[in-house]
Amino acid sequence: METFTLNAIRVIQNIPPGKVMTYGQIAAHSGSPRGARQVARLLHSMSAKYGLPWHRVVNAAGVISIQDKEHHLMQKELLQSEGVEFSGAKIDLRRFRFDPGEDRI
DNA sequence: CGATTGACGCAGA
DNA sequence: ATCTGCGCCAATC
Repeated sequence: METFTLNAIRVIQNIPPGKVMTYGQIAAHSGSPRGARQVARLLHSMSAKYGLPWHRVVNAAGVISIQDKEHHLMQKELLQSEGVEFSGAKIDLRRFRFDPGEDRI
């Protein structure tokens, strides 16, 4: 069995530009439907190390969950540069959420 | 090996 | 619609 972390890393790397995934989605696709917090811990610990597109990960409300103001702003800028639109502080997940395999709906 | 961490999710008020 | 509190669970310390 591959670790949840490595699995989550793969899922995150599969998020295409201009789309976002929630922590819960990533956890579900990594084998732990309730493991959203593990995704959070993972990104907090090694987002930069693994070269992950960490900016494409937001919470279930479509809001950037980072507390660090600098990183929070950075994520918003990166997403906007990829074409993601913000409705105030929120992203319209109905339009920008990415679901592997659900793309033909 | 036990406790802590953690950028969450959701039900209830 | 907003706010509060509790539960989750693997990796790290």
